Order: sequence, then structure tokens, then C-alpha cells
Amino acid sequence: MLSAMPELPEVETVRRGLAMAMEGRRIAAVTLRRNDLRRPFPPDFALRLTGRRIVEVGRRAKYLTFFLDDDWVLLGHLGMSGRMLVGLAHPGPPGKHDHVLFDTDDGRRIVYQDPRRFGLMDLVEAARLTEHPLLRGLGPEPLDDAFTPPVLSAALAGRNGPIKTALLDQKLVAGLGNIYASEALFRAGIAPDRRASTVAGRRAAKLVPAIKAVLREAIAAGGSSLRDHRRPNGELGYFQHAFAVYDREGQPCPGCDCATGIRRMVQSGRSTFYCGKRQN
DNA sequence: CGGCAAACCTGCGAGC
DNA sequence: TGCTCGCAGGTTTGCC
Repeated sequence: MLSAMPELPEVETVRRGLAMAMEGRRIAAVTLRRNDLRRPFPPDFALRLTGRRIVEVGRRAKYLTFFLDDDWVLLGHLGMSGRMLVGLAHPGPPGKHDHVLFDTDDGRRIVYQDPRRFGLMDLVEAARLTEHPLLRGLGPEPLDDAFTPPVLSAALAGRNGPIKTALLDQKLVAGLGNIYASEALFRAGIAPDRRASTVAGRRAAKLVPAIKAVLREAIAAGGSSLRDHRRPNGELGYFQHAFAVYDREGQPCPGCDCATGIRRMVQSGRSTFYCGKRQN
């Protein structure tokens, strides 16, 4: 079984689990249990997948990319509450939020489950994948070598809003979400409400490695299970135990002995967690 | 273009 | 117990 609440590390954990179960397999059947998620499924969705072999399961930012043997790609996003569960082909009756069932030719069933239905699925020609409207504007992959301090500070130049909000903008760098933006800023010692354009030079040189490190560590931990994230073998991801600041309001700061401890504020409608002394 | 609020949905826990 | 409210790991849209 496998599930995720997805930022980049959770999606990467899902990708790895799905690759194990699906790469090289043929899709024997697809069952759609409703006709839309965030948007409608593309026409003939199940029909176009049935009989196809899955060549590779990839990831771009928080999107999953299932490369098929007819040179099309199934593009998927898990939204806030999407999960991919790998199980046996003949389980009990589908649950209330089991929206898509994929049966593979070796007798397994992959269930797409998504209570809030903020996820989506689409089909796109492989040759046009990067031109897809949902992928076209995405910034660099944070774990790529091409994501460097100069690249980040160039992207931040001219942005007057806070750095934390900027890090959530997928056009700038693609894959960070609310947890890892807070965690990376803590590690870099940068205040979340600092003006984005002032994160350059020395600060950018700290922030980029902090982003890479927190994402790598989270992937190695199987992601963060705040609610019900599961790894392919059924175990919890455990990076939530390594949070320095996220969801730790009022608890002691792990980096200093300040009296206030970890604080919470709201930026663009989302919670930000930080240490007021160590970050500036 | 930048920046913010609201919208899309359901579920859960806290507080009364 | 049961209700209401606030909050949730994401993204898009519409409005200034």
C-alpha cells in the first residue's frame, strides 16, 4: 500500500512505489468511478489506457508522469489529498473516495483515492509533455544541478513580496510546498517575511543548499506523514519527526534557546512556522 | 506583472 | 453527544 499528501518528497516517494509496481506492466483494465476530479478526465480516458504498457514512471515537480508504449503520457497530480494505493487485484468493494482503479496484467490493482478531489489526470503526447499548460511555466527542479544560487536570486529579483510566498510559486522553483518552504528557510536562517528580492548573494548561497538538503532528507525518510501517508510497504514516512519548525508552534526552537520558541504566522492565507531569533 | 483573497472539496479535531 | 468553526501537505482564477 502507498499513499501521499504531496510536496516533492511525498510525490517522489509515491513515484518510486508506483515504478516498482507498474514499470514494464501492461494495463489490463481501468475503471473510472466518476467523470471528474478538479477537471473532467480526458475523452476515452480508460479506453486509451487499456492495453498500454507502462514504460517508466517519472516526476516533474509535484506531477507524476506515466510514460506509455504508444508515446503518450498519463499526467497526474495528487492535489492535497490524493493517494495511490498499490494492492491486490481483487480487494473488497471500492471505497467512497476510490475514483480510479488501474488493474495491471500481473494481478495488482492501483487505486487512486482523493477525498477532496483537488487532483487531476490528463493525457499528453510525450513529445509535447513539456508544452503541456500545467508544466509549461514550471521553474527548475530544486534537486537539479541547474538550480543554483545565481539562478534563484535571478528569479527573486524584482519580487517585493515575502520570500516564503515566493518559494511556493512553482514558476520560480518547482516542488516546494508549505512544509518544506518553512523548513528550508529555518535551515538557511532567513526570515519568511523578508522581501524576496533581498535573498541574493550570501543568503541565496545558504538557501539553495538548505532547500536541496531538506528535500533529499525527506525523500530518504519516505516523506512526511502528517495524517495518513504510507510508504509502498505500508510503513509511515517519518520525516515529520525531523521537522524543526513546521506545525511546532510554541515548542522550543531546535537551533537556539530563545524564550518564545517556534512561532506561527499567516502569509497569503497559509501557515508559516519560524524562529523569530534565528531567522532574519 | 505582482499580490492577495476566494474558490474548488471533504474530513478532522477543538471548543462550546 | 452533537454542533460549529477553523484548519489542512495545492493550484487556479479573478480582482485590484
